[in-house]
This record gives sequence, structure tokens and C-alpha cells, in this order.
Amino acid sequence: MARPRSEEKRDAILTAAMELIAEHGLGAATAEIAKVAQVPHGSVFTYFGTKSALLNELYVELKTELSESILEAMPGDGDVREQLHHLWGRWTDWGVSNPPKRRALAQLGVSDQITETSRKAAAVVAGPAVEIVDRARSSGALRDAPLAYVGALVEAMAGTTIDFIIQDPGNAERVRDAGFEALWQAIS
Amino acid sequence: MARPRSEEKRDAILTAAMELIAEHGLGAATAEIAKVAQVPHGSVFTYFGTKSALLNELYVELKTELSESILEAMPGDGDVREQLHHLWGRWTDWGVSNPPKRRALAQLGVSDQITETSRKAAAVVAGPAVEIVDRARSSGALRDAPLAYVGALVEAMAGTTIDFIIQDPGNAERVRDAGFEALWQAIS
Amino acid sequence: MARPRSEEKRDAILTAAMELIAEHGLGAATAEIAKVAQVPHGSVFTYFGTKSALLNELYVELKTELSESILEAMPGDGDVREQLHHLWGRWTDWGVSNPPKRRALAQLGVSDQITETSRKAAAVVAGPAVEIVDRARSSGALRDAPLAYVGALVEAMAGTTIDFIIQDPGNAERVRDAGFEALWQAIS
Amino acid sequence: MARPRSEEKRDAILTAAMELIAEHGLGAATAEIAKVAQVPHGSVFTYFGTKSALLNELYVELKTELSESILEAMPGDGDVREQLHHLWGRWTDWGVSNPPKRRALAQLGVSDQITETSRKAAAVVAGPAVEIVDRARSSGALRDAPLAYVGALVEAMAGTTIDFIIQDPGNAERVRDAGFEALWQAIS
DNA sequence: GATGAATGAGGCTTCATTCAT
DNA sequence: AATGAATGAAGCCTCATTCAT
Repeated sequence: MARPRSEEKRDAILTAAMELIAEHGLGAATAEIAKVAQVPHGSVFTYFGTKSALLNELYVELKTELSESILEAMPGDGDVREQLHHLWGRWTDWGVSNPPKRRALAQLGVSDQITETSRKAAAVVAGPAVEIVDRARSSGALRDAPLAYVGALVEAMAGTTIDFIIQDPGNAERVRDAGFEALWQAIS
Repeated sequence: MARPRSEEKRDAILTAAMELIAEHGLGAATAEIAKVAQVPHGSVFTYFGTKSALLNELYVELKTELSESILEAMPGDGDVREQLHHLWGRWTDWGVSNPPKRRALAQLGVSDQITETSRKAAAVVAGPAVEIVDRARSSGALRDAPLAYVGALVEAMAGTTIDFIIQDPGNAERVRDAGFEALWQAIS
Repeated sequence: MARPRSEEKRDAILTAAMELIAEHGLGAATAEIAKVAQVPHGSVFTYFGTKSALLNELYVELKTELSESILEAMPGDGDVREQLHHLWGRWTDWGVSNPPKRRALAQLGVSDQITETSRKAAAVVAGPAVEIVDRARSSGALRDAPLAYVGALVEAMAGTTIDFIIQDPGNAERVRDAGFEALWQAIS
Repeated sequence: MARPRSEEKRDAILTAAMELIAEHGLGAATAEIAKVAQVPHGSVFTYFGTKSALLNELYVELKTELSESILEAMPGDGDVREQLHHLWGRWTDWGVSNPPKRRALAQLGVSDQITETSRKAAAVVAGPAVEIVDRARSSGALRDAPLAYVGALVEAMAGTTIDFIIQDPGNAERVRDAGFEALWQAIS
């Protein structure tokens, strides 16, 4: 009779992978990940099959966590600016308070190891957030641009803002607010 | 006098590295780079010392080429919008017509192998372009934000735009123009 | 018309090799030797042909220098104890005042790169010193042992003494004198 | 439970290393060591981590084996001369019957790859043998010399004697006995 | 399922020697 | 002779994955 897999181990591996990727890039060794997660090396493969699969699951996990964080406490009937402001604040806060997650996600995002399937899965969970962006841009310069493009722009601006605040935390609030104004001008 | 180093070999190695990094990421093997460049493996180290040094030189080279391309034929006394428009057009054109260069640069940019020294060297050659951005934002939402942040935002938007056009070339012109409008609204 | 070889360069290479071997063992790279000697890498091979030849010449050179140092000012008609005492003092002084030379010689001595020819050449220059040892042992425990063995014993004791003094210079004189007494007891 | 490490493999690697170092010096390639030991190349690193660690373990192993061999059947209450004679006989016998071990140990002993930690570990196991030397020298010329120096002298004399006998086995017994007399005179 | 040893291809770098200039 | 770039074999070590226990 097979023992059931442990959710804790799975999470420990994902967390360790996230930290090591943030620090050492995608070259982080599975053996090292196992050590940090305090699980046997073999378990990485019991739980994820291949390193590539692990990276993909981590990518989706981080994207999901980010999306959920963005949507949490989203004002439901507020006007669009208010909603976009909420989105922006949550997004940048998530990254600023989790530098390793932000860095890991940045590495994963540009990697060719992440499959189209994973990217689509991430897009699905990001759907509600994208809808807000869609409404916000409905009468602006980007009103006729592909929605995927507009979403990517927002993501790029948020990522840049997070990185800048991490590196220079002194002006956090000012940068975040100025960034939002720029975003609002850009798309509304 | 001994044989002088060959500029051609150096360039061949850099070009091969660029292509392979675009295709396989920073894990591209030095032996493979040498093969594509049609030089012996050892020559990679004669010319660059270490793989890391090669990556750094490639990074600076690409950034320099991009900066020069942006500034070429820049209208000198035109108004700021016109200058920013030139910058945007040149930038996105460079990326769209050189997907491997854009992809390699994107990989290198997020790598922790690129030293602060290289990043500073790149910042220096990008100086004149940044000045234009500085003038353009002088009365907009980002007027009081750190210039480095604004520059990073422009870079992020340009990169996103290039990637989108490469992936969906049909709407190239429309996306590029919409992108510019968004940029102009964001910073002016 | 060929330029004559420069004695200075030759010596610079030998000196650099000696220093680097003392520090890094026989694996010292010829390129590094050339750099320390401030000569072009190719000159190492112009002057010595192969690395192995360089090592052999260095070995003979050091052995010769040591032998000459031992014999210098040797009391000609003194009794044997006095001569052996002179030999011992000179020998240990040479090593103690030239740690790199001692260390290089120790490395070279155990190397299988040193040919029989070189060892014989070194034995020839050491001849007069060996004669003194021969006379000293003529009525002792080693009177019937092969002379080469007795010579090797003296060399081993001198080397050990030098190493010990280098490592613990505080007791230099006491150790050197005790060493001599031990030697004298051993062979006389 | 996973497969336990195999003592046999470990020993095979150490033995192969010892043989190849005796023959080719410390430059012996890890791949060659693996081949001779009939294990995959990677196993060398599974068992020893680095080549340097392998050399250090081999050094301690050989020193330990030698020390144990010296002390085996040591007459407990015999007088000191008898004990020293036993030590000398065992020591030289060990070397003469194991030329590769003696040669490997000689190479390792002068290498700067051997750490102070390893040298100290070797000194510990050699402790009882050193005590005998200490007692033997208590009223001789070296009575006030540092014990470490006296021990090193004995080691040097034993090594020299072994090498000489290996190279000229005809006079084995005579040389060994003469060597002992010399040693006894030197220190007692 | 749990564990960590086993595996060998592949990666980066070094190096003695040669040779174009 | 002088110079240092050219060369590619060889060296040490890493690593994802498998599998014996």
C-alpha cells in the first residue's frame, strides 16, 4: 500500500526551488533544492517527475498566488480607476514584500522551459485581473490593441516598479504612486 | 611581433553566442558557441577569458548597438514628442528586425552574471537616449520620479512591444503606434 | 642573423620557475612562469625547449649552487669533524635563507620528471662534498654502507633540519647544532 | 533505505589512487583512477567530493597503516633500544614491501594539497611511535631538541633507507642494519 | 513511498607546445 | 630571435535522472 504524498513536502520543494532560483537562476541544482527543502533528492522526482515539470508547477503556483493576491478585497462595484489602483497596489506590494518570488517569477517568465500549457494556465487564473485592465483601457490609446499586449504592458510596468523599489526602498510610496499615475495615463 | 588578435574571430564568437543564447538561454555551451563561430574551443578563452566575461561583453555590445541605433538620425531640434517618437520607432524596429538580439539581451538583462560594471557601462552609452526621456517626462506624472526608474519603464514597455510584434507580426504597425501613444500619455 | 640569447632572460625564467614551483608545485604553468619572469611565453621554449628540460636545468642549477655554497671557504686541512661541521652549517644556512629554493629543490627531487642524466650531473658537482662525508664515516656505523646511501642520509637530515628551522625560526641555532651532533654521532 | 556506500568501492578508489600516484605523481587523473578502480568516474566524487579530499584521505590512510604496522607486536617492556629497533625494522619493512605505498606517501608528504588537519590527524596516530623515539633520545644529542624535529629526522632516515633498499635490494639487510646503528648513535 | 548512491555525458577551463608575424 | 595568438586534448567537477534497498 502506497503512502500518500505529503502536501508539506511538495510545498517545501517548491519553496526551496523558488529561493534557489531567485538566488542562482534556473541552473539551481535539484540536489540543492532537495537539501534546502530538507527532503531526499529522490523525492523531488517522486513529486514532480522532472526538473522541467517542477519549474512549470512553480511558475503556475507563483502566478496563481500573485493573481489571488491582486484580486483579494477587490472593490466590486467601484469605478475602474479604483479597481486598477487596487490591482496596482496589490501587485507591487506582493513583489516588494517577496523579492525572491518576484525574482524567481522573472527568471521563469523568460525561460523557454515554461510550456505554452503553463502559460495558458497562468493566463486563466489571471483572467479577472485582465478584465479590469480591459475595462480600464476601453477608451484610451490602447483601446484597439490586442488585450494580451495591454496585459503584458501592465505586467512589465509592475515588474519594473517592483524591482526599482526593492533596489531603492527609500522612495517606495512615491515611486509606486507615480507608477500608477503613469499606468493610468497610459491606458485610460 | 606575434599574430594580432583577429577582430573577425572576436565578432564571430560574439555573434554565435548571441544566437545560441537566444535559442538555448544562458546555458549555451562554450564549445557549441565555438563550433558555430567556427573557431577552436580554446579561442573562446583566448578572446574572452571566461564565459562570464563573454556574456558581459556581449551585453555591453548589444546595449551599445541598440543605443546607437536609437540615436542615429535623431532629429536634433525637433520637439520632444518627435524625438521620443524617433526613439520608440528605432528601438522597436531594432528589436523586431533582430529577434535573436532582443532575446539574448532579455536573457542577459535578468542574469546575475552581468556585473554592475557592465550595467554602468551600458548606462553610459544609453545616456543621450535617457536624456530625451528625461525631457519628455519633465511635466508629466513621472516628473519627480527617479530618472533611472523612468528609463527602466520605457525599456520595459519597448521590450514588451517588441516581443508582442515578433510573436504576432500582423499588427506590427498598429501595436507599435498604440504603444507609443501609451508611452507618451504615461510620461508626458 | 640571429640575435644571441640573453643570459639575463635565461636566469629570469629559472628564477621565476623556482619561485612558482616553490609556491604551486611542479604544476606551475609555463605561461605563468613567463609572466613572472617578464618574458614572452614563447621565450620559455626558445631557451629551454620543453617544460621538462626547464625543470631539469633548474634542478641541476640549484644543486650546483648548493654544492658550491657548501664548499666555499671549506677548511682545507682541518680535521674531518670541522669539515663536516662547515658542510652542515653552509647547507642548512643555504636552505634557511632561501626557502623557495629549498622547497623547489624538494619538489624537483621527488619528481619523476628529473632524468637520470640530471641526477648524475648533480652528483658530480656534489662530489667534493660527498668525499668529506666519505671520510667522516670511515670509522663509524656506516663505514661499510654504500656511499650513495650515506650521502642520501645526510641530505635527508639536512633537508629535515632546514624545513624545521624555516617553520620554527626561534630555535634555529639550537636545532642546527643539535642536528649536527646527531649527524656526527650517526656517521662518525 | 537507500543503497549504503560500499566500503569496497571506497577502498578500490584509494588503492587505485595510491598506485597511480606512485607511478605518475599527484597529477594522476581522477578519470584514470576511476578506471583502474573499476568504478564510474562520478563515483570518485560521490565518495570523496574532490580530488584534494581524496588525496588527504589517502594520506591519512597510509600514515595510519604505517603507524599500525610499526606498533604491531611492539615489545612492551623491552628496553628502548629494542623498541626502537622494532620500530625501525617494521618501518623499513613496510616501505620495502610496499614500494607504491612508500612512493605515494612521499609525494603526498611534500604536497601543499595536504591540509594541516590531515597532518595533525596523522600525527595523532603516530603518537605511540613518537613516544618511543622520545624515550630513545632522552639522553642523547637531541635530548633538548623539539620532539617534532626528532620525529621528522627519524622519518627522513627511514624513507631514505627504504628508497635505497628498493633501488638496490641486494644489500637490504646490511643497509637496514647499518641504518639502524646510525639512527641509534644519532639519537641515543 | 522513501532514500540517497550510482551513473556518465557534458560543462568550463587550463595548458604545453607550435607557429604566423 | 621575439612575440603572443592558436590549438585541442585533457582535467576536474556537476547534474538530472534512475534504481537498489
